[in-house]
Amino acid sequence: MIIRIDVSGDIPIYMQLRNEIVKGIGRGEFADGEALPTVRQLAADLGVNSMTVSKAYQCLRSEGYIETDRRRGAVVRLPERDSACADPAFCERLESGLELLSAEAKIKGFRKEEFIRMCSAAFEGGRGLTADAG
Amino acid sequence: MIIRIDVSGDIPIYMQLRNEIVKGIGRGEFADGEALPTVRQLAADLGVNSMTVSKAYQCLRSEGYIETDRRRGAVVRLPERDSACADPAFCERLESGLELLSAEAKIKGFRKEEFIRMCSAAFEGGRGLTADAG
Amino acid sequence: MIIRIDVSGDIPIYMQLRNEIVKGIGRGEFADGEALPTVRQLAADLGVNSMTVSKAYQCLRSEGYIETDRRRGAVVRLPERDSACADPAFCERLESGLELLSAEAKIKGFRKEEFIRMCSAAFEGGRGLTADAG
Amino acid sequence: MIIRIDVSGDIPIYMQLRNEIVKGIGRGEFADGEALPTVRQLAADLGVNSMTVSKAYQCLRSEGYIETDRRRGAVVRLPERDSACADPAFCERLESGLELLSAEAKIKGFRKEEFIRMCSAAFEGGRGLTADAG
DNA sequence: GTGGTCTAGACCACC
DNA sequence: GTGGTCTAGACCACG
Repeated sequence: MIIRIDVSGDIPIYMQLRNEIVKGIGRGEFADGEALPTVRQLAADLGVNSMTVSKAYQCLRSEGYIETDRRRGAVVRLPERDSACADPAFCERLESGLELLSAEAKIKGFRKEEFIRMCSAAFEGGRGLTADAG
Repeated sequence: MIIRIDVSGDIPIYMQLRNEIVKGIGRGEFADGEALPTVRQLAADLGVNSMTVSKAYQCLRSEGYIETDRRRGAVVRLPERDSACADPAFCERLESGLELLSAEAKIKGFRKEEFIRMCSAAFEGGRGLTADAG
Repeated sequence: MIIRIDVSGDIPIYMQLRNEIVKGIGRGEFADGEALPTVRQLAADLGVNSMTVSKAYQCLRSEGYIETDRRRGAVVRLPERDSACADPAFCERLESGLELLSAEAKIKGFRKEEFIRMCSAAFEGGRGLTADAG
Repeated sequence: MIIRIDVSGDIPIYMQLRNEIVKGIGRGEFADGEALPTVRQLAADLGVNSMTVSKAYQCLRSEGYIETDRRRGAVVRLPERDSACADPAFCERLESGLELLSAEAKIKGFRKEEFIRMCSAAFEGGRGLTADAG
């Protein structure tokens, strides 16, 4: 998985990292139980401080995307995939995010079909979630 | 238009304000040329510092959502609605945003139809963009 | 509120800090909405790095004990006090903690009355939770 | 005795092990003088490194919960059960632990009776300490 | 080897 | 003024 970071942007590096890893998981590039690069490794690869990577991992852990197995480092942990809106807080966040993006798109001149096509493409990107690497 | 601000929370107040106004425009609550509340009016209503509101307006202006009319203050300025991806930088940002949201949704267990339904609902919210009130 | 830190102990400083503040809230030394000392202030008082204090505050925030109002810094935020075991994860943690402490006490020779007296004293310490300082 | 270990999570494995064994002793599942499983036996059962189990046993020994019998390995050694607060360091630790748990419970909305009921249940768990199996 | 903690000091965004 | 971010580098506990 290739991660590109924009050091000069306004989004904190650790958050960009968190976002990219979430996208990677969503794209199916990590199976359930698969290990992420070590903190030091990733920090060296990206040329950032290891505390920055560590913070991204802690963030992912607190959100339930990964666990840090004391033996193996950070591993992806996909939740049980039950009904969609089990987490109302997430649903609200999702709705709000989609409303903002769609408003911007609408104002820029997007038609509904174009917007939905992009949504569809985003959701279908990657090879789907894969289970069982643990 | 009612705006709710969360003073705790990660998103800066001025950005929340900017976001809510963009959503409002997207929902069609402002016609092209319609005036926004004055900075100090809005600041008083929300109980925030007027510099914060000012910054939000500055941000909207630099993004082309509003213009500053000497007499009437800040007015909404909808762009000509040309082809969708005229602005490649915006397209990239939109794609990235959708990819992140869809990844989170996928991991949470959303199926494609559910996600697309939410996208569709978000886009259709409000009464559509209205032109020419100036 | 006086906080004493054991720099040489095995509990991380930020966690000791978090614990002491939770105890302080439990003792009723902070009303709902009351501001905590600033990060820098507390760091200076305790002679520790401000990132350490910051980490303690972030921990408290992620657990819902405080919020960080962008204007006023960190403020105590007491949750609605509804039914006791609303949070099953917490209940489990509490049970486990009590089982461990009671086992140690039993082995040390405590009788039930002695143990319960200490539990009672611990719960009643301070002047109770106080609301409304917002 | 069944021991469950959480390899992710903040508490080191050897400490979880130590805690579970202390709980087991408190519940009366080990008579005075009864032998614990061998280090490598327990390590194999739990799927952890035997050094980890060894460290847990070392910890228990230094705290006086077990002794190392040359023939039989680690055996439980209950102290004479004298007056409660013979060990002031332990009393302080116990008080501090109870204060923390009770503060968390109070903030979560527990009433005193509920909390005391849980304390009582924790203390009474198991079949009491049994002496003299050695 | 791993992640976690801590420091000292810097810079920045926000309000 | 506030908290948040980041760095470089150190040390430690865990397994």
